[in-house]
Amino acid sequence: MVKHSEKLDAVFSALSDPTRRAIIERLVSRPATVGDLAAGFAISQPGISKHIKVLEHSGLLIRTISGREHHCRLSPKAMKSASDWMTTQQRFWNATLDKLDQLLTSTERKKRS
Amino acid sequence: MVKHSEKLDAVFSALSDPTRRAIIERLVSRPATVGDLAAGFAISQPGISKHIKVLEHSGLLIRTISGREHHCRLSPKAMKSASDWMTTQQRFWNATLDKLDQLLTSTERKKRS
DNA sequence: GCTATATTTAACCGTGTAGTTATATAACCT
DNA sequence: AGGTTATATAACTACACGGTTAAATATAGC
Repeated sequence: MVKHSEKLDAVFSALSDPTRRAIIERLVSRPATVGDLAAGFAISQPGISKHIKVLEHSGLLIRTISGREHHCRLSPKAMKSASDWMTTQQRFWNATLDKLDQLLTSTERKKRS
Repeated sequence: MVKHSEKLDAVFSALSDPTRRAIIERLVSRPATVGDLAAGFAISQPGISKHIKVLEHSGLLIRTISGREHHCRLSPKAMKSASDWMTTQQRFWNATLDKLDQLLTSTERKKRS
């Protein structure tokens, strides 16, 4: 069983490279083969191949092989797990901020009265 | 001027380590000093110090020095930039999914009729 | 000024990563 | 079978990372 935290490691780590984010941005509009993607970047084909493998391991990308072509498309689940973690943190963080804000506001009221 | 993409690199990269995510989760509820944080983890204090520096460089964490104590708290902006990028991708991605869904549904309708 | 405390910096180790070029594998076409 | 196309794998380099221990820096308190 793969732990949740390890999945998050892989997703955030995959997203930390600009080339991989660019690959995602390209795949968002339409699927593409490895070759299509390699043609769009200044990096060598084996380089792109490695990036795709990283994205695939993170769960962000799904590869479908038909003949000699490897078709790549995005998977929503992995991105959602990362985005959910962030949303949770932000929610708590905002709550803390709200409390701080209330504190400041009430202090301000006291000052004014 | 620091490019937007480089900031995203730093934020996602900072979030890709489980210890750093745990530090964030602790700071979400209340600020803490470097020592407070170090006491909560099995790694050495200099190790924590390095993690904090990474978080600070990413913009996720703000350090306030008073005397010999370094107080750490979270900053919302950096997290928001990363979360915004994800949301954008997900929105486009969902739009694509919807189109695909419509396509499948209409194909299904044709089949059934 | 001396000692204790909070934290950083330095030096090091092992491992991972992003890139390269060259080679291998597998599928398609004639 | 032979040649081309799509992709992966191997071997290598340079560098970054996460951890350690030891030493340096700076503040606090007697």
